[in-house]
Amino acid sequence: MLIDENFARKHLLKPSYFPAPSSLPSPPARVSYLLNAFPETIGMTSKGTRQKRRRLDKPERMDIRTIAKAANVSIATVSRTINHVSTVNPKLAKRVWEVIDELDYFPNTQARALVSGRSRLFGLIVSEITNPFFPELIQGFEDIAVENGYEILVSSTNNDPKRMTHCIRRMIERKVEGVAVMTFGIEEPLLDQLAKRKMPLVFIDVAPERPGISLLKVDYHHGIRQGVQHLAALGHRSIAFISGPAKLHSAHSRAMAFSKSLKECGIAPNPAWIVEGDHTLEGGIAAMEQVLAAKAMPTAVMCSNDMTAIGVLHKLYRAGLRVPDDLSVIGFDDIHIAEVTIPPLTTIQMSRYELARSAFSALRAHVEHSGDSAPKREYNIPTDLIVRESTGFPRGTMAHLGKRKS
Amino acid sequence: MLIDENFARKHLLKPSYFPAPSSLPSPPARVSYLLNAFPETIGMTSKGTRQKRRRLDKPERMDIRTIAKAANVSIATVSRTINHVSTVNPKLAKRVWEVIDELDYFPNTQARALVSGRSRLFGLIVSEITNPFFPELIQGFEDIAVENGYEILVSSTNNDPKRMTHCIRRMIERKVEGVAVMTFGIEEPLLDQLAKRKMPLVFIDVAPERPGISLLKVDYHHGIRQGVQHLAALGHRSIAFISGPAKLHSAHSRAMAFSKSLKECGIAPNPAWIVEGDHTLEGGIAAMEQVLAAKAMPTAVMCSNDMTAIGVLHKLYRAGLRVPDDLSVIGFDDIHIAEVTIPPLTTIQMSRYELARSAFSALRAHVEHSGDSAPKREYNIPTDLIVRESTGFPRGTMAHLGKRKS
DNA sequence: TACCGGTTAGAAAACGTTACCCCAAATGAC
DNA sequence: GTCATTTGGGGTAACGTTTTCTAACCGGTA
Repeated sequence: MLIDENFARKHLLKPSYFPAPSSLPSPPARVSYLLNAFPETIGMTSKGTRQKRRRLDKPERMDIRTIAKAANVSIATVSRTINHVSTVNPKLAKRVWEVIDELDYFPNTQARALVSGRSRLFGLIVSEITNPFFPELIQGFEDIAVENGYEILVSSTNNDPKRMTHCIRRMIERKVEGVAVMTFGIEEPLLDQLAKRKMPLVFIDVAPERPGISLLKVDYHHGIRQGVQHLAALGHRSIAFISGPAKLHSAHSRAMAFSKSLKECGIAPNPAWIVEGDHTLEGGIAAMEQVLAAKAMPTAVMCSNDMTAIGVLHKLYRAGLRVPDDLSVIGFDDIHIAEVTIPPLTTIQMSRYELARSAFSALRAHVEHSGDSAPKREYNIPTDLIVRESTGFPRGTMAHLGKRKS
Repeated sequence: MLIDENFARKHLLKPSYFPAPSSLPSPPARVSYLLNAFPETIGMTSKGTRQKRRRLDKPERMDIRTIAKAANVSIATVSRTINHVSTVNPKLAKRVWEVIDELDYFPNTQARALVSGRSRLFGLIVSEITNPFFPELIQGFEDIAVENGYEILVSSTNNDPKRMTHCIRRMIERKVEGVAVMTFGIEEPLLDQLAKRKMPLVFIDVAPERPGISLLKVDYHHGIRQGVQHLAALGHRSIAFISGPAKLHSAHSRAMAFSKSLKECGIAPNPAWIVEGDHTLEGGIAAMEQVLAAKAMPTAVMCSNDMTAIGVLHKLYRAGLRVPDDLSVIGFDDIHIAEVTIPPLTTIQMSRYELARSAFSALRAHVEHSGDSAPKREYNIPTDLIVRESTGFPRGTMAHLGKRKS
């Protein structure tokens, strides 16, 4: 005879909630009263005697239990097989794998992560996914992650604080093990949410000095100095700079590196030639308009990124000016498309691959290495000038005339 | 005297699981023997008598229980509050929310998904993330998803079957509720994995006719005909076409639409002017080289996508030919950067927004509407010609001369 | 034969939620 | 005042895994 479920619950289960002495099967009403009287004892409950709620067996259920049954082993063995634990008998393992392949079983990542506490997931936050620089970075990061058994979760902020909040929330909710923040600028308060949870983090350019936080230090100065020297060598003395948005730290760094390099080459900066852009095509066009409106025209323009430079190229085309004959242009990033602009863009390369690799290494070091000596905090990212055809001798110089065929 | 928990479990709890009549407290060894002798009864085993493993209370644990304790309610109430179940007392809810904000609690998505069976996650598979068309699409899809309380998981295949396998696997493991396959071409066998699991799917251009599968039908013909008519109206009769990779269905559709439009305009196609590209910059350059090498030169080139067209523009620049004076060029997609190519690219627009919106609608309809009448299977995506400056009168025609200033 | 490690595999707790099943208190009807 | 009805909220099974604990088994030795 099966035990009546209600009966069991009332008479066997509930009493055990109790610190009371004997009388296991006390009457339900009484029990309830007492429970109310001592609500703080609720936590001491034992497993109930209630009949287990029946697993509803949809026919399409496809879990580790199905495999276990089919292979005639326990679920523990299946789990061990999947995770390549060495103690399982090769014969059994083979049988299990066969069943897995046969039934096209894929383990449920959520359950795995839940119990193991490891999501094997890294977050990647970028500013705008529509700037080609970032997809190239994402691709690199993902490739490396996948190679190493991790997955990535990408979010873009569009430099919008509200979206940033959403991104962070998403990362925490999905329990990523670390986040690479590639927005070229941090939002302190939001970052606190992550830091508070001791989440390993990687930043570019600037980061709070805290354990678990690494920094990718881009050597802007090296590449930008090369660029300025290249222009100076060609004879340019009037060089404009179109920066990124002022609030972005990396944009600031690039602008500083430019000023410093200018000084190193003994060129006096002209404030009218330092214009703020926003790292977009439109920003580049607008900024170039500003430069053209200035009293004196520069002979070369350096841009804080390639999208800006492409905007500049476009504006110059519209203005009927020729590159590099009338004006030289240098970009920054070396996105793929820079190779085929008209003319092909001289630019400063910052390796997406290096960036991705370093970011991943940093995160992994924090996650897997955490007991030992503190992992490396800083990674250096080099930059280098790539000379193409958007730079040339300035108009009207001897060199210029010497080069021109006509 | 407190009841010994173990005692209660052994003597009260265990028996009730057993259909066996008497002999409740049998010695463990004996039980094990029996289990081994009759492996098929394993499923019927009872709860263990073992002492509960103590929840290790790391100080930083931060779950629904912490909130419940702090707000002095049960975890059930916290859960209900978070999910905005209407039956919870507003006063309690307020208290709970305050605690949640206070402690910066974020629910664990994995646990939620595991128990509720709903991940609120849609997959998005694209071919190459480095083709600007796709980031724009991703952005649109993500925006719409987030607005509607979903998240997205993006994977790119690079048209590599191995990566495709990985993508599919990832989608299944992460338990997405539907997948938008925006690769412009499907890999039947892999798709089977998804279809077998009754996963809602959306494809572009072509899809198996099955319940749960929707189709985004792009009206290639409309836009491409506009393009051909535009060229024909300008006086072009020699029009080349650079297609995408032959194996891509969408590329084939575009090529077909081109041939058909040509015929409609009464223009005879020249096989030497139909060249296969691969939807990349490099492919565009190579294909244009082929066209230039042909005996007869066309006066216009139509491309299967904008990246190809940008490659063509570059090749023509290299060859010293001017656009549109020597040759007109038309692209397809209308990616953002097409506005600022030199010259700005005449192209055929296919709305990323429309694509993203339809894909999302389709998936959601399948997921949320599943009992009712079958959701819409097909969605139409319009295309439209955007005339910019890469098209003009063919060289040497009256019209051409009439237009030229010199 | 009995005892003792060393492997191997099974049983079940645990992960952090949701959803279901209850009970108790409040409410309404007579 | 009693009884039926509603309702808010507490307890806990279940989700699909991993991991720990324990027992069975197998040789080898005394």
